[in-house]
Amino acid sequence: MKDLTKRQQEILTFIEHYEWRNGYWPSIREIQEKFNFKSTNAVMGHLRALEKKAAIERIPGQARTFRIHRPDTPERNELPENATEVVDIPVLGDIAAGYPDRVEPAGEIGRLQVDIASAGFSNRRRSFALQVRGDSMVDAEIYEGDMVVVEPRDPRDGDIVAALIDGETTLKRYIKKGNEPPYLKAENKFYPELYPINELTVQGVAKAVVRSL
Amino acid sequence: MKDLTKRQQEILTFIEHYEWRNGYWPSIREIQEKFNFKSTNAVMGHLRALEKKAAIERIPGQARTFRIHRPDTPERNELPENATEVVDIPVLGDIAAGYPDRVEPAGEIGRLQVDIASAGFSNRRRSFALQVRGDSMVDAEIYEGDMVVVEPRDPRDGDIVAALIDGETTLKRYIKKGNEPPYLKAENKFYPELYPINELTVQGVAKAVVRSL
DNA sequence: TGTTTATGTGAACAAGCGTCCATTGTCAAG
DNA sequence: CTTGACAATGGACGCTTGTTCACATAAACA
Repeated sequence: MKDLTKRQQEILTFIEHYEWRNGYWPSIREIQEKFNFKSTNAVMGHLRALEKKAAIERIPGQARTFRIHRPDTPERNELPENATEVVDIPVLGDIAAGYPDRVEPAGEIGRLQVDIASAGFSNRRRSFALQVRGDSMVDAEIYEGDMVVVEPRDPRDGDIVAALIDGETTLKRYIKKGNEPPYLKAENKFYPELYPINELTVQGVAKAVVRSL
Repeated sequence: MKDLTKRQQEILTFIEHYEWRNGYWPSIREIQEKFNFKSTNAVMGHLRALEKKAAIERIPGQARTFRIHRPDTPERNELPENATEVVDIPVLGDIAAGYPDRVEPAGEIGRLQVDIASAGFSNRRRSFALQVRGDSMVDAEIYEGDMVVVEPRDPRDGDIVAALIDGETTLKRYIKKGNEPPYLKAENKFYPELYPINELTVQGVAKAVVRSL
């Protein structure tokens, strides 16, 4: 993430602070009021900048839908002075297809420690890890035996996702252009590129790869 | 909270689940789609019911602004089988007036264990406790020496709030009718009722009172 | 000196979205 | 049989909100 200007940092802090207090995100006009801008476009400019610098993410056209790209605001009360920047997450060898998109913790087969900074994922959400079987993603440099850290959330175009196909969870790239239906794509030139999807169940988005050497 | 019907529970679960995955709340039409309703009003009915049963709270007219009334969804991975329903919160004797609405953890003077169930507050937000000085709230049955559990969030009409007046944090009832400016009210008939507010700084909303016997 | 970057103003548009009214049907309680 | 809670359809209204175009200013830069 590039460095933010002072003003951009102020905006970002306000957005985080607002969510922390209210449980939902501010609207653009609420940000405008807070900073006494006379135009909403002042906010738009800063948001565009924050987005370009990968500090935030937004869903175009939808109200109050921010995502902050950064480990979550640390818990404000019990701040361990030198907190270990490591998250302990379960390794699920198998993902049941119960409630759509819901991961069943039953299948835990181990635990994995991941450095927060290296995997840019939000520690507030519940992440899990999957061990890669097969070679469908070798062109994305993900190999058999690697551990993929998956964060449950809706995918966006270009994300590598853990998805349920024929009762099995596989790793694929998620492609969605405009209003066309999404499809999945294996990153291996020897595999068919397109996986048309009747009913797509995405378990989550891959945020990091951990390879034991 | 009254019992929810099966359908209401489904809606509630979806809303929580959606927020958990996306970081923001669903719109009414997104809920509609999920359940294949042919009308948004089906959702409205359920939301009204959930609100009447105090399961959720909403800001009228504002998009994607839910609040779930219940201890947060338990962390899905490390679920202790018999988790203690107790939250450990700091006791702040003094609240500095640095960043507006931000509590400085520096002034911690102790810790307090509170039963989650008895205090209906969300454990995800950062709560703190204040020891009551003075008798301005005796008519609300809050007495000197009591511990008040405060949750940082924006107040609504009728809430008892910890507010900053003349550099001191006091406990008052927050009154806001329609578009009129808000004011604070002491719950002691020997005190002046109205506290007009030039610049109001509310530290948070009181969610529980703990009295050591 | 011209150009980019950061920061704003001002006004307007259109889609997203919450809300409301009128109606229908089911089912259990009184 | 009637009443009321529950569940849902269908259509419409209007505020909320994200977005965009045109334009202005100061600082940094080459």
